[in-house]
Amino acid sequence: MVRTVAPHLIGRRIVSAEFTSRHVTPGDRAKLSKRLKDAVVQSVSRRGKFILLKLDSGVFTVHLGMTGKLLVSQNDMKARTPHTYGIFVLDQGVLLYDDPRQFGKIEWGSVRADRLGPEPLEIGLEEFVKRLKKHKSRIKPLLLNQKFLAGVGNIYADESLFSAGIHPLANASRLSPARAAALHQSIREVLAFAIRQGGSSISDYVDAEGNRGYFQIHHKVYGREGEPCAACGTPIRKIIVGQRGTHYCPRCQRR
DNA sequence: CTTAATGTTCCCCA
DNA sequence: TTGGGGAACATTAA
Repeated sequence: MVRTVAPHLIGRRIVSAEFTSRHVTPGDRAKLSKRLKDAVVQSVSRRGKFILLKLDSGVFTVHLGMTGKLLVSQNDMKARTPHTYGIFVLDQGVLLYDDPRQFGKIEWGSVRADRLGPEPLEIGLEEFVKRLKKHKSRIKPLLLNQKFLAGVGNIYADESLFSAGIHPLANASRLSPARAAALHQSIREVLAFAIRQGGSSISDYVDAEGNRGYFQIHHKVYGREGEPCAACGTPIRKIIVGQRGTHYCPRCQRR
């Protein structure tokens, strides 16, 4: 999302910004609009799942939640939907925030550093193993814990565990050095490949230009309950772990 | 009508 | 203090 939205925003001046959801923009929405008005976008970056938009006057963050989308459009109000809860009119074009479930957030200020763990594509093996040892929890919920690693979500946790051959209920602190190393590598590979594929468009995810991703075609376990495992043919199993759907191959990922 | 969905936070309990 | 379980948030699609 950052990669596709950035070129449309950098150097742009926000002519006006309007917000219409008390869930997406909690607090004083008029105040947020006022802060953004006339600001110039200097950079668009990412920390974990938070999108950071740096302005000449400060920074604000966007989290897409489950169904949030940032969409750029030339022809301003035409791209609006019943679930457009943020409209940024720019000196060139508009940026829309669309989010049916309204689980996303748009807030003034940066992300508190102590809320997020290391970036999964930056952390080294040693540090990764050290952090694994500190947690007694099961590996699947730990991967979703943003303080452990910032940015891994449900699809990528399941796909990484399959790739590493690790059962989702395995005890994080008791993974063998070889398994821990395999997981470290699998997370890197899965994320890097998924990014190259433009993400997973399961239902309606699209990037800022409206393009779908293609990683869902390559899902080995996520959303494939009952289908034969690509590696061994055993039907993929789905269980609930920490209230999240968890997909794995009972043969390739032994307990 | 019921269930589950790309996420996070909060509360209760052990 | 940590971790598990559950609920909540709001909407849509199967």
